Amino acid sequence: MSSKAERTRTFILETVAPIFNKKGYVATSLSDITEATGLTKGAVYGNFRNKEELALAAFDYNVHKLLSKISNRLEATSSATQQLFILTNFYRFYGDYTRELGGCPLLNMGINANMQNARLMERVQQVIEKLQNQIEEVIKEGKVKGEIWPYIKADVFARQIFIMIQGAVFFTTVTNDPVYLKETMDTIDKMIINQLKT
Amino acid sequence: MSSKAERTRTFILETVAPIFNKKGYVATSLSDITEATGLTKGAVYGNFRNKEELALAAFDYNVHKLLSKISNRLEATSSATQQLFILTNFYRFYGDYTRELGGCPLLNMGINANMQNARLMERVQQVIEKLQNQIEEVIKEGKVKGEIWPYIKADVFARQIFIMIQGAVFFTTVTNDPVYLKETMDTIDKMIINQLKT
DNA sequence: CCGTTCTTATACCAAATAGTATATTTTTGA
DNA sequence: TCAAAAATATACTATTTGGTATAAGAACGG
Repeated sequence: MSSKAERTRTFILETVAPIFNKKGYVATSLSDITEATGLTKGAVYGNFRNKEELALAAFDYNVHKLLSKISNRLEATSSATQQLFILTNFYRFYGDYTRELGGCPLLNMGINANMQNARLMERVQQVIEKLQNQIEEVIKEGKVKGEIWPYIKADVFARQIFIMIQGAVFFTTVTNDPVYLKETMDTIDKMIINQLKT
Repeated sequence: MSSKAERTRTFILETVAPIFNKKGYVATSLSDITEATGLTKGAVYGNFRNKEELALAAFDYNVHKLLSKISNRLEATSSATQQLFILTNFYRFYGDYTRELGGCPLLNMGINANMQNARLMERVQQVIEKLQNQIEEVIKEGKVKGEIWPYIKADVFARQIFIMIQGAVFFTTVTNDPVYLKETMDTIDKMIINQLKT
């Protein structure tokens, strides 16, 4: 069994991660944290060195939770185009997945941590690079398998997909209108069929 | 000549607008404001009721400054497709235009003000809707003029362009890599030529 | 079951927060 | 130029901030 500290640590993280994600690093106060958890500063600082470490761990927690959901699904197939369709289907219901996290961690922290916390920003950049590379790899493998046209520039196409996704996430978040995500995933699906597929 | 108060008011705005844009509403403190302007709280509160009014005015100031740059250029032509090219060309150098503003006001405030300040958020939504409608109107006029295929859905296409632009702005901002904006504007230009133009 | 160790609560700190009342300076129009 | 009006500075709230030292409490291994 996990120790008491481990359990409260994850309890704090899952409680606090959405708050940091919604309000950002600076705007989240320690009283926000103690109120939400029902714990005192003693408990919080017994498990995390300071606010920054807590924010970093909370971001990691959110990202891990989100990515585990998509990576599970991707393993269901080895077809490159099918994996891309799984990706777009995932984002069709992105609101449902990110609601408990307090929104898209990449989008929120990417903007909030900018000019606020360098370490947090570094983490965001790492995750972005990782995800982009994963999409790129899927396309490259598809080319090897003969599923995808060989003259397609994998890096350019991966960036384009990622840009459209995040743009749609932004507008759906800000306007509270799901049409952006829905339409964009339809468009990306069409791009996969018309431009990518052999 | 403008009164002293008017002059300091705009001086405060132009000094403070980039700070609010970069750090967000909550994270921008009054000492940030007094330090940057070299003025005291007395001067600030003599010209603005409170921090919220100042933040709202600062956002408006940034948006107005940015939009005036693009709207000037758009008036140079009455061709719909040319106006769309002017738009993409504008965003090719978006970094240069937004540097003095502290980044893209829509992107930054859209995320920062979310869950932080309802009035600020409302303003962001209004600007987004306005810009989107403007793009839509350009496409519709292009259809009337016979420049653009009549079966194109103006609202869908306008949203798609706007999504790609903001997605590219996001990634260029977060990664400090201009490739996203450059590539995306190239892609949009191709879309205009291949999908939109008669 | 009991003492040691680990975990959490309490009480405190100095600094910073937004905002205000009042004093002082500066503009402005006659 | 000079007095009324407007604008800015000063000094001060009360509250909140992140963080810490220490005391009280709970968990755990023997």
